[in-house]
Amino acid sequence: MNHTLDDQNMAFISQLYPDVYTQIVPQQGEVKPPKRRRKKSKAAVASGDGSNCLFRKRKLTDEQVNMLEMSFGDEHKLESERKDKLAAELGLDPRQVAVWFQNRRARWKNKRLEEEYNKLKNSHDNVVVDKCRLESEV
DNA sequence: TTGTGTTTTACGACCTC
DNA sequence: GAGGTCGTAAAACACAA
Repeated sequence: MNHTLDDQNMAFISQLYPDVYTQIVPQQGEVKPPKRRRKKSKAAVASGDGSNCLFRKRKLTDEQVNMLEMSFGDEHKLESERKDKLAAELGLDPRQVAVWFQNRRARWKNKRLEEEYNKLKNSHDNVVVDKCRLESEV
């Protein structure tokens, strides 16, 4: 079993982020959630085998998301040093931080495209209205 | 409840530098 | 090779019926 965090890190996180710690460390009698989710392999899909369903997705805490948002606000790109630092601060796997930034950039891009689309649509609508007005004048 | 749509986390494939 | 985008799977969540 390869855990993301060793005991020393756990102790550190438990001090800094009690909420995070309680989320990471399973309660008594609770099944310890897996480090990373499954994605059915093509072979598993083909065979219909669900036995490799070892991973379960876990939502990040509000605090973790806030910190990530602040960091994203500073800089959209993520150098490895910054990634490792953030991961250590938040008690996350650096891979999770990288994935979060990837997804965040994708959402940011979608939002920006939507805004551009709305701008273009508005100016197009205005042109159409103008055209109609001019035609009626003529 | 539960069926359904949306959001969030995670990954594989491919690309760029 | 590390880190990017893109497309998508699947868990988590919201909420009407």
